[in-house]
Amino acid sequence: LIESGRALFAEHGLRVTTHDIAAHADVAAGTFYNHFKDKADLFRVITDEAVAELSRRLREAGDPERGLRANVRPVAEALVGFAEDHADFIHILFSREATTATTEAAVLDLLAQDVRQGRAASIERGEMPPEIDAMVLSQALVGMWARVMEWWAEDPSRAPRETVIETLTRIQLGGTHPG
Amino acid sequence: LIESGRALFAEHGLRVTTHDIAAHADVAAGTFYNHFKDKADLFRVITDEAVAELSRRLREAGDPERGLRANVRPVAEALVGFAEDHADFIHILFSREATTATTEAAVLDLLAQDVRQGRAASIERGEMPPEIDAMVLSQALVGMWARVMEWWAEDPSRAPRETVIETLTRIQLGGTHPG
Amino acid sequence: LIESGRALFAEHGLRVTTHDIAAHADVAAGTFYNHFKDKADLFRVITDEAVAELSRRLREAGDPERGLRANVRPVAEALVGFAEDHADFIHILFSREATTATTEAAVLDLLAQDVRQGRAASIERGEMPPEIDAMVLSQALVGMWARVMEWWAEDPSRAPRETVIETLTRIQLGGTHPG
Amino acid sequence: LIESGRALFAEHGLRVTTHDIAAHADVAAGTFYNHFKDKADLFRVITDEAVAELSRRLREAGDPERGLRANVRPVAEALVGFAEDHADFIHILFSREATTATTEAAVLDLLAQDVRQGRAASIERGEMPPEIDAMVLSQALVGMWARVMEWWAEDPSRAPRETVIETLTRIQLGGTHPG
DNA sequence: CATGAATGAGTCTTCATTCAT
DNA sequence: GATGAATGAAGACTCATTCAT
Repeated sequence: LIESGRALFAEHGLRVTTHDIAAHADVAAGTFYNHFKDKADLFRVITDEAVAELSRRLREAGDPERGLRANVRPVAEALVGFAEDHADFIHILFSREATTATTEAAVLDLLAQDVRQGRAASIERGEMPPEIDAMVLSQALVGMWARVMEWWAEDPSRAPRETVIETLTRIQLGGTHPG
Repeated sequence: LIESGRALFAEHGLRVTTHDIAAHADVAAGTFYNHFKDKADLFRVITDEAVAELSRRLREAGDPERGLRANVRPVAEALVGFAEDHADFIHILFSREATTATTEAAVLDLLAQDVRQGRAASIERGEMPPEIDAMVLSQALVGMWARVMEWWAEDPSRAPRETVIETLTRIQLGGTHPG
Repeated sequence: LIESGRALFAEHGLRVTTHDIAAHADVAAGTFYNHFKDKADLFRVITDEAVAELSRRLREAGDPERGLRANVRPVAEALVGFAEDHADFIHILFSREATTATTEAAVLDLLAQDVRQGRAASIERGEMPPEIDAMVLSQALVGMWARVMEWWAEDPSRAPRETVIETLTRIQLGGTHPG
Repeated sequence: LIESGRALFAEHGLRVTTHDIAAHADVAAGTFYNHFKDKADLFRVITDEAVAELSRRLREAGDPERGLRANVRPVAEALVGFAEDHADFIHILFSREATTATTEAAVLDLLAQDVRQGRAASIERGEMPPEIDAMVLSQALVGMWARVMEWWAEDPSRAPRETVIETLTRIQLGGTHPG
């Protein structure tokens, strides 16, 4: 129930007061602390849930059997699907609040796993030029995904679902300035 | 002088107290309000300065005469240079504090201008496939740039300067999963 | 059962929470109030028990038939024995928590009864000089006893049992600075 | 000014609210924290002051040149004088609040210094029988003094000044049950 | 009788902002 | 302009107590 106060975190970040969350859930201020040790505690619970859900979707989307490039579109579709179903989570996951250090790392690792895993194979097959650094690449990918998802989740009427997927896919396969 | 309290915003975001800023600048707490209406006021001043500086560098880096693709590397170099010289600014510009709405838009517009301007020409010349949406593209670009710059500015020893530039360039020209 | 939460009062005074006491007794928080009206109520119950026990021991130790001086050592022995068997009580009885006003008086009366009772006889027999005020004397005695007992009960290895008794006895019979 | 909120500590111990102290001193709640880091901070300041003052008086009262017994009455007079002038301090010094551990030790050491110092000489001269343990003795003395002072400071009309001094002196020189 | 979630008043502490000097 | 003490509205968290089950 109180977890529905996730809406508040999504909108205002960690700045929401415990009183507001409690009020929003129609319980007294003290009740909050019967369920969560801390404001940070609730935040962590919500965050963990979000990470788990996103993780699940990504796992389902990627198929190691397929080549790296073949996975690009399914992953993009998974991300857009996630943004559609859990707009709240998007804001929470990619916000940069003080305590998120751990989460941030978790999310990044999650998103970048596909990249890192694929890299070994790619280098072997000479698919990925060594000039592309794995660390920089994963930062770039996560930044790209996070921003687009946030932007789109904020107001999905900004672009058709398909356009977002298509653009993300093409960027990854051919670059932002394809030649 | 007080603006040197920019260091504090960079490190702690809007959470720094006016007292801390004043102390850091070796003036009394009240003096702050002789120069700035608000804490937000100072933040805006600093932010505007950062936007202006970044804007200047990007303008110098991009040459409309050259083709779009030819501008990719110079722009990447400009960004990395900016991150080198103004690590403070990076954190301030791309943090997502409540009041930054306006700034955020400004920064995005700034970074995306190159994309948008080029798009007209590109379409004309058939360089950019219409499946790539301009709005999604600019969000993706900004997200990518912002995250990589933040990540690198935090600790430049994470990757050699050249590697960052090279990777950013290649991603834009050929994608993250080049075929 | 819950009264075993006496250990908590002994260690932390009235600051222990009703929840802690209930938890320590392996019952639910609400159960506390099925047995006691108040936190103060439980405290009073425990306190009364302690007073009764101390009272019993002192009554057994003192023998009106003997002279006042002859009772000094038995009383000291009784006190030390009490401290040995009920270290918990010592802290509770002589702590100065807000609500203890009543208890405090009871304890003092208890300890001082021997003094007061004896005084009549003493004056008659000219044993006690009138310059020694009965009220001041009983305060002094209780203060002395209470502190020594608390100090010793906290860690009985601080001095051998016999030494405590002997010193207390000698002080009462001959003063702290005997001539 | 706020230190006049010493009266509150004396009456209610550490349980007084910072708001109450501030209100009592006719300042706003926040002002408290411009002068003291903590509630504990103020308590410590007051406590240190009290210890220093008591220490000063005891030093002036005792004269090492005189014999131990000759110092008993002057010390008693000093204590009573202190209780007269600083009734507030008495309650604070001898209360057993959680944080007072350090103070408690300081006070005890202070009061017991006379005992300990004298003991060496006494044993040498065979004045004090070895059956009287120095540790137990100092606890007893401090307990006696503290309680009598507290009791009398609470309401000095309970006994004439002279009676308190006389009784304390006689107890120390000849015991509570003189023979 | 037991339970334990809910309550909400109360407490400490912080901090943006003001203003008399 | 500079100062820095004062302000007081919040906010996080605690805990004695109640009450429906």
